[in-house]
Amino acid sequence: MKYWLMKSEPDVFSIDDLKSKKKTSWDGVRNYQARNFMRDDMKKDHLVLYYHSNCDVPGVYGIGKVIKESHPDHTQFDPKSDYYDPKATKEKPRWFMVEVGFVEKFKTPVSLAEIKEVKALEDMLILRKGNRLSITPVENKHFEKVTKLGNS
DNA sequence: GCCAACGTTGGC
DNA sequence: GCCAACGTTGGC
Repeated sequence: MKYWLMKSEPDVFSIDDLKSKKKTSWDGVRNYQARNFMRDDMKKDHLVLYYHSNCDVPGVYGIGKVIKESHPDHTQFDPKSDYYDPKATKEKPRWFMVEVGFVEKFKTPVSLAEIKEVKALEDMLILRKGNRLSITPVENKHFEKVTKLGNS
């Protein structure tokens, strides 16, 4: 079992959106490192810390799960999409996505400020200086700690 | 292959 | 709105 952290802006797609729609295609990722994680490493049933960025209280708001593994991101072929990539072809797609399902919303969100205070979480990748990656792997112990905090 | 210019992310 | 820290682009 592997664990991940995925960022989303609540204005765009929040944990409540995920809860009501049950699942979502993680399209629009246009960063090669994040793409590689989705394309190569994220497998069915891997659990995901659902992180909200660019908002009043950034932090982990719940848990998701990979329900469909890597497949081409359709928005790259759509000239009307913000994520259109003229260099991508159906034969040679450049961007991939996974599908993420809803698992739970935390009773108490685990804010970034709190993550910074908790000793056991001090080496989470999210805390690395200048980390802007929208998808990062999460260690087992970190996942457990965050979910414990979120449900307490 | 280098690197300056530019665009984006995301916390504050 | 500011700005640090990236990643990408494109001329050379």
